[in-house]
Amino acid sequence: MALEHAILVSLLEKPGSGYELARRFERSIGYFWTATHQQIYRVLKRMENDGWVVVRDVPQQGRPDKKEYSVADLGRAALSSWLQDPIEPESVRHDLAVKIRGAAFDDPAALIREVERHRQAHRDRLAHYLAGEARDFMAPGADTAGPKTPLDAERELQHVVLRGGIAYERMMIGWLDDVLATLARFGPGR
Amino acid sequence: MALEHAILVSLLEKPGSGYELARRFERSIGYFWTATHQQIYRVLKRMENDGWVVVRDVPQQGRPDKKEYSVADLGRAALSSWLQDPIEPESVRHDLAVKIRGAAFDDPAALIREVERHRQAHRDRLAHYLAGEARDFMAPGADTAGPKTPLDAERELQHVVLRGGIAYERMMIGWLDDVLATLARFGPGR
DNA sequence: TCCTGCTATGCAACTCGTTGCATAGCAAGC
DNA sequence: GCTTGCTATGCAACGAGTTGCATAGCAGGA
Repeated sequence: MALEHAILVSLLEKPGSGYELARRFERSIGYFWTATHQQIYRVLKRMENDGWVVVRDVPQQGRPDKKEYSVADLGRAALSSWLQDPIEPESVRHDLAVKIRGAAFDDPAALIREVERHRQAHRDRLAHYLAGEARDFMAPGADTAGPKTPLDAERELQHVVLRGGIAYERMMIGWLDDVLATLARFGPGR
Repeated sequence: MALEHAILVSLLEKPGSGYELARRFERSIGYFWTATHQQIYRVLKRMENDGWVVVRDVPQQGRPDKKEYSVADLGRAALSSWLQDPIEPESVRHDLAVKIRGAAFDDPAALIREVERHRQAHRDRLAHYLAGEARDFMAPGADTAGPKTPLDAERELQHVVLRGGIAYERMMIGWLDDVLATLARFGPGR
């Protein structure tokens, strides 16, 4: 299980409330890890009980108060120990691949529409990633010269993870093109 | 949920027992969908109750008897209806990406070993996929001329899914090289 | 004979993740 | 004053997935 560790990383990058974490999981962190707010609240409570994080009540004006979480020493130690642990290369779950093989036993017309829809979704996500990259990592003069600081490391690591997302989307778009070409090849002949 | 649908597809391609399905989920189907034998047995039982599949007791010599499942009309209809339903593009879960961003707050040496281990695992899987492709889809004279049959469609769809796996592994290897280069760039300077 | 190992099926307990719902403060517009 | 919408937190129930364990037939080797 890594949700708690994803939360620790996110809180180390910047403390925040459960709500804010949920927003982050819709964007940057969510590019490679999803979680709903229910899950986050539940896990945060457990982490608080375990002493991994500490809470601070933050009154706000114009909106409801929030609880701001930050990482405690125990949490940092837990993250550190998890980082040492080897993990298994992820197991994949591709509904779409199941559908593609299933299309051999059904009318492929619906599948073609579905694949085109997915390709568009991946195009959109790619555009979104590229925009984020231009915004956050192509800033002028940022990483030119000077000594490397811990903040540089944080940025560089965030960037390489984003590049992974970009590579993934590009690969998917190419493959979905391949799928469509394959479907077109034998589709009309039936 | 798609496990039951993955099972339906697999049983349509070839009827088999729960045990055999579990083996298949370790190979071909398992390239894009994982399941343990517990899960498979449980779901098979439910599918039998729902009339999606039918069982046939098959006595065997030299080994325990087995129950061979095959798809019933209701199951085929259920699969067909699921194939019509649009699904959401998958949500990703990459432990490794969490670790990479977490490495900003810890010693990156362990991460480097981890990334190298994963790269090797992806290399192995790629070699395995390529061997499977050569064995199953590069057979001489198979797909040269003649009219397209439903069996051709089945094969072509299996092949395009495998090509997806190959593209995925190649992308991952390239990205992990990028990660290692990035770690090397700022790692020594600390 | 006993142990190991493979085929084959299954139960029970647990954790993880999703879905639906509920509450509440406050702002903006009709 | 009412509705809509965003921030913010949470409960309860369910379904999916994992882990540990148990059973049983049979083969082969020490």
